[in-house]
Amino acid sequence: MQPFAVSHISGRFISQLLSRRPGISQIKQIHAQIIVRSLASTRLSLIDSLIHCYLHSKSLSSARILFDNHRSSPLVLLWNLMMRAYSKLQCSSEPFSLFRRMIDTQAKPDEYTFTFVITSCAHQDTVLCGQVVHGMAVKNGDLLNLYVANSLIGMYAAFARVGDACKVFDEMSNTDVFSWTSLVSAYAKNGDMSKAGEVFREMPLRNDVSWAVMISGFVSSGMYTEALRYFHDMFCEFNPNEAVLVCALSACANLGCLDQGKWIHGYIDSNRALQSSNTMTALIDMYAKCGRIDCAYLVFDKIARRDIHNYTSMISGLSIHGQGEEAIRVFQQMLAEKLKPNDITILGVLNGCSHSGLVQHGSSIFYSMASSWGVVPKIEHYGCYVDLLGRAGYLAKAFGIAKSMPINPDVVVWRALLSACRIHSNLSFGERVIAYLQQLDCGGYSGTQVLLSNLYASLGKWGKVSQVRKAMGKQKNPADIGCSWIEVDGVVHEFRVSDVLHPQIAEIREKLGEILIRVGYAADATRVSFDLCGEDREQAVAWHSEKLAIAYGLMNAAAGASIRIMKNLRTCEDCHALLKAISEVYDREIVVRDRARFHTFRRGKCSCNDYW
DNA sequence: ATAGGGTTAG
Repeated sequence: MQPFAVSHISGRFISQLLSRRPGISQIKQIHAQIIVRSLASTRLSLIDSLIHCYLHSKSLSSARILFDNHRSSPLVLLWNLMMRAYSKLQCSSEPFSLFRRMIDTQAKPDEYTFTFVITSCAHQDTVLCGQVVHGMAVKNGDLLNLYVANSLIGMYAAFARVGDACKVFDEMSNTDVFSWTSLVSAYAKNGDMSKAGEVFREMPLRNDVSWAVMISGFVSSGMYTEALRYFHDMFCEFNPNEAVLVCALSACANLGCLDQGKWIHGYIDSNRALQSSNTMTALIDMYAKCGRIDCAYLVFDKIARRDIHNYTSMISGLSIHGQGEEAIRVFQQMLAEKLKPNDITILGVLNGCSHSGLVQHGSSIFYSMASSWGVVPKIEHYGCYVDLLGRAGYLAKAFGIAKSMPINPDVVVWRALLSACRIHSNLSFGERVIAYLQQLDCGGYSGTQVLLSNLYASLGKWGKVSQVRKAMGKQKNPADIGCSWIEVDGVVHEFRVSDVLHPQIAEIREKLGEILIRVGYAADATRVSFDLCGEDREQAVAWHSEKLAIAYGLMNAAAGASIRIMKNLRTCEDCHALLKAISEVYDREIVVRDRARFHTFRRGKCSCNDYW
């Protein structure tokens, strides 16, 4: 850094220096000179230039001080620059406050003002600010501006307000790829992927972001096979960018689609520009969830400078593989590198402790997380800790935490506790918990009933289950309808409940019948498939989709294909028993992935690296 | 100037 020759510094000279957008230390020197030589009073625009420079070098607070002490009312440009800087911070409400101040000082906002303030309204908690600004933009006639209208669609999309987004879109005289993409995003955020797809196909022009919106929409709606189909189709038009690859990897992780994931890994390896912290994090997660913690480690080890996300992904991966000690080791390595864990990192390591029975470690992390790393335990952490204590058999202690925690425990906490009762076959403790819940619940909250019914179901008390179910009455959530995935020679097949669409469905059903009989499951086959009605039937058919997948896999395995079964085994002791039996009768090793854990069935036994 | 991303107990 060169110090300036101090002898002949004029306002004009300084103005020229500032227009070159110098670095922060030079700005500070120039600022000092302006003060020392009282140049601000002679040339007011120097202060404007200074603010501009401070914002350019991301020194928001310095810019803000100058801005707030502005003697005359600032130019619209300056208001806009301040709002733009704050709107880049994502969750700041400053742009809206500035906007209000601007209106109060009689300054007239222009189309840039509206664009920035509307964009920042998209990150607020409610749509209210956005609606106010929308109204003012209408009054000012600024809606005719493409950028303003587009940012409005984006803002309504962020709140999943499809109707409002459409209304703005329909009233536009001309639209561009931003308007269309934001509209697609509104449908995607609203969970309506079929409408999103319709609009997507109607688009006169698409770009990589339009594809990204579709693919990420599918992923967040749990439609992973569709996400991968779009990912595949995208290659005809565009090369995938970082965001698309991260989404596709997430789809692979959720499907357990190892071969696709490996292919994407190869693609990333061949292109330096795609090798980022985000793609590495997604790769680690994909490999871990596809059962290849070894490959996850290889990716992790190759990263030159690991950040908190890389570590978090690795730690969570080790945890779902039941490697709690190793998760703690990596966690401590991370601390040694002076990286501060976030709430998800801690959740990952607590989960590792929970599934490896590391009660001491887990407790000390849980009790010191706030003081050591400033992460205040959220309900998720309490859920995890109750799970940890419960699995280790400390039912009373876990119950005590649930009763005394500062946040109202949610259904997850109670489920963890009741699941612990189930693991330790302690029905009476479970009923004590349920009694406590029923006494809390004056309004007839049916969540308790669901828990109770699940507890009975998991202990095989079917008579009690239907008793509780009848008392509950009708209620269903169509989003929860199960589907199962199985990978056969690298291709993932999806089975929905009571599937009739699969081209080989008759053959598959026949095979299923054969398996069920062969493993001595005939009685259950009737119960599951045909005899139930209402909710029981729903749950039963959901299991049935898994069984179809299992049957399909076995059909192909007989022909020499490699198979992997990926499905949630949560409440499905039924499937567990079936897989155990198959592994014994057919003498075959079967690997199954639960949402968060791997189970290997071999010779009639299940090992899931789990502690209980 | 405006649109897009992963890591979470059961």
